[in-house]
Amino acid sequence: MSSAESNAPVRADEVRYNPAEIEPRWQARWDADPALYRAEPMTSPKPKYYCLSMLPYPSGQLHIGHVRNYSIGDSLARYMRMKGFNVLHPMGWDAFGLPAENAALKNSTPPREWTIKNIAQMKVQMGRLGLSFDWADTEVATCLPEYYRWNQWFFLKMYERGLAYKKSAKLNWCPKCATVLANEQVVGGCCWRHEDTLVEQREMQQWFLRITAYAEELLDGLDKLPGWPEKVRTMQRNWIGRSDGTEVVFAVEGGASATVFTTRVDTIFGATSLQLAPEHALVKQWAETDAALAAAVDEMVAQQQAAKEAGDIGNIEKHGVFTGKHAVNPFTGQTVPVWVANYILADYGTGAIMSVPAHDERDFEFATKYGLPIKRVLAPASSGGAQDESGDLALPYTAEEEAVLIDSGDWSGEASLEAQEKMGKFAEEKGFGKRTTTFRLKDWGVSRQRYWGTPIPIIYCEEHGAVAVPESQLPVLLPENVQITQEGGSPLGKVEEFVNVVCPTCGKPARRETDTMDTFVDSSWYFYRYTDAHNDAAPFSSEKANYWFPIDQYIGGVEHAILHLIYSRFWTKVMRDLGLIKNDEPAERLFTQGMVIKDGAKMSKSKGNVVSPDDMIGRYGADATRMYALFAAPPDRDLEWQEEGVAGVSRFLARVYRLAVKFAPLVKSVEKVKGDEISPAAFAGQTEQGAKLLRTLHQTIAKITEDFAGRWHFNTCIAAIMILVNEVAAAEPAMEAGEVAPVTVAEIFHTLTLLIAPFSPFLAAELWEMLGGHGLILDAAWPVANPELAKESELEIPVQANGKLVVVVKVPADADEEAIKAAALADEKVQQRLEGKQLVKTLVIKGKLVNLVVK
RNA sequence: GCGGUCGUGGCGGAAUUGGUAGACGCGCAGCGUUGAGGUCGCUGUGUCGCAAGGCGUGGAAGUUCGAGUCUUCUCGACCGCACCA
Repeated sequence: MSSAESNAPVRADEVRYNPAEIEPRWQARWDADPALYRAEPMTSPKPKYYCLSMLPYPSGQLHIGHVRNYSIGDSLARYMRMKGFNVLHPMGWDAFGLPAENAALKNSTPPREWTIKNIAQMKVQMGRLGLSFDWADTEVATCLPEYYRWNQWFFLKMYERGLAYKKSAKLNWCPKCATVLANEQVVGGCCWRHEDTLVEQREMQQWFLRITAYAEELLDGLDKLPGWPEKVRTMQRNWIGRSDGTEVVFAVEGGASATVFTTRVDTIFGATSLQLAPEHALVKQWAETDAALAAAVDEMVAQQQAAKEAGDIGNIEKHGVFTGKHAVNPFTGQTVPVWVANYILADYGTGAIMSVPAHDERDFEFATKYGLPIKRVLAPASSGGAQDESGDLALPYTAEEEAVLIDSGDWSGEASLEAQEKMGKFAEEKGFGKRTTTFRLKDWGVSRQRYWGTPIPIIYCEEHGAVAVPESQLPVLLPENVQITQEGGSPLGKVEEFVNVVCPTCGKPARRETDTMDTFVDSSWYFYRYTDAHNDAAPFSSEKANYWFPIDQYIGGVEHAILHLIYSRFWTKVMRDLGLIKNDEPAERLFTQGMVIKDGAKMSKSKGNVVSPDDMIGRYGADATRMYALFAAPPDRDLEWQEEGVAGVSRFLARVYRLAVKFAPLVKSVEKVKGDEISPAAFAGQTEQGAKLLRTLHQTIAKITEDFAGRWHFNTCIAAIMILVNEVAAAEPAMEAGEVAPVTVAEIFHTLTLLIAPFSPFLAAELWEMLGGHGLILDAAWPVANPELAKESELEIPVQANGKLVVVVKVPADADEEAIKAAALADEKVQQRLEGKQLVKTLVIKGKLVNLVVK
């Protein structure tokens, strides 16, 4: 096919679209210019646009989900650039993490070497896809000291401010990872990386980041993110799990007290017992001298554990045991028994509740099982709050909006919601309680007992305890040549020269922290580093970050809705409070693309339904692969990968190529065009065919431009381009015969090339040059739809009878209602339909349709 | 259980505000081109029917001149959360 480039006359039927020849040729030209995709400096008069796709883990192989993600992002970046924006389109590598260690175990390659090699491979794949990333200025690999030293720096800043702290806690432990997991990394009781591996609980000393300090702001901020999918916002809301209620202190016999948390303090007169979590401090204390209680408690802890591991804690059979103790309800002065129950969670609220069987489902179930009294203290407002309500009201009665207190002393007759407020205040005044807010969100445990991560910059001194590594000593370098094992305990602990240091405070021998940071630390702020990736004096320049932030569009998988996206928001708020940035939120708009599935299932090696991007590119080219990824479904939905579909897109591109080759000489002969705007006057006096082509062309421009503005239904954009090309192909004989003005032919091919440029950059570049376009198509201006040229001269008006279609009539575009009505009634079929019937009403929707109401 | 998303041809999917349901592509069928092949071209393709004409957006009802679209109920699929007090 290389002879197609020669000067010999080319017979149209000999020209073949050959992406295997076109794409590498253009890639080589693009690779030769590292500044090609560089953003302009902050002084640029253009408005900025930060287009960000989530960075991949360098597994060594791009998968088809990446192709989809980056096809969306790259099309957007190219489009925005053509629209005249100063576009930042960076890429990097989330390069720390366990797979590198596993690979090291398997084929004794050091994690660093393995990772660097994978990065190189994936970069080649991205290059083949023609992705317009600004590698030279932005590329970040989180496993390099130039990056992770700033993780350490941030950690120290947080430590200074009390946002990083160490405590002993029960933590999620994945036996396969041989490390601790954050709550966010436990999925259905299993490890997020090992879906079949149950997470165990271990008591350990761990570093935590105080994300709960921002719980309220993280929650409230969600309302200010209209550009984020509702689904993600809902998931985050649930995850943060705010719950407003009241803490009430019950005095317990023996001089102790137990604080309960309740959202329904209005039902406190119905509390017939106190229920403590098995791990509650009081229970532990009592168990020391009560062997029977201790045994019962141990059993309950085991049950909770087992249920949690089975991912079935919601359905655990409720068990409890009476402690023999009693407590005093401060509202009633009455004494209630104190129980321990396995359905009370130690780590939520205060680990203690008041049990109100009449108005809580769980309490009801429990009280019924153990024969505890059930006392009603609420009635539906409709019953007037009568004290002697007939009693046939089904219990538990949990409504609060319609409910009125009964049998509740001075509070009887109050509406539930008001009572909650007033009783909370009352408790506060009397000093036995207060209104509080509880969050489900827990602090973020960031210690990992792994090698391939950021060393935590802390030194333990016998005299001074945990001492921060001085900033001047950063980075704490991750040592090379470390023996990786899958046994428990940090691999770094075995590296003497790493562990043994001197205390920065007193200079005496001390030990380094041997845990590394969760890799989600790396990805919590990487997009800031992109703006100033080579800065060795600071994580980034505030000036640059403030220019580029917030991210205008963030694109990635919905699987990060909780983990990465909540940590990133947290990190942004911390950085703002450190004075580094001004924005409160990292990204203005978030787009979560759907999964790519094959044969109805998620791709996985075990199912053998994995599609290889290299294979697709090799067979159909990068343009066809990318375009198919956008064409097969709207980007937010799951996409079923069908190879025949890629072939279809490839056929389409081949048709475009063949037509362009054929008409290139004609297009080039039109001196005026070459990417300049042509005045609409130049198109006056068209043949009907020419006018029709121009009309479709400008309708297509309008459609795609509109879609890029927010709807993002690229599947219909590409469909629209196909319609246009089908029409051009149908007009081929007419164009050959000179029945379409050359200026129109030129306009069509130039514009068509611009329209496909965001989606299939290789072919667009090839055609742009072939057609004599000025400069790089990358920098060409996006076409502007001309409404005059897009306007239909004739409208097709459906005529309905009682809402059912009878016929479609053609009317001039400017026909008024009367004219449309007349045309409809004049139609033969309509007349037939009306025969013998009475026309009750005629509805004419201008430019849309006619509906005849007939009896 | 709670929250969310979604049910349209043989398949992926169109129909943005209620206004011609099935665009575009795949697949399939027929014809053509080619020495042959198909990542080629053309034509057809919701369904019943020879046709005229019916019927059709998971199901039922409602609002409306008109409903895939709005409302209520219901069935199903997928995703997230789940003794959260």
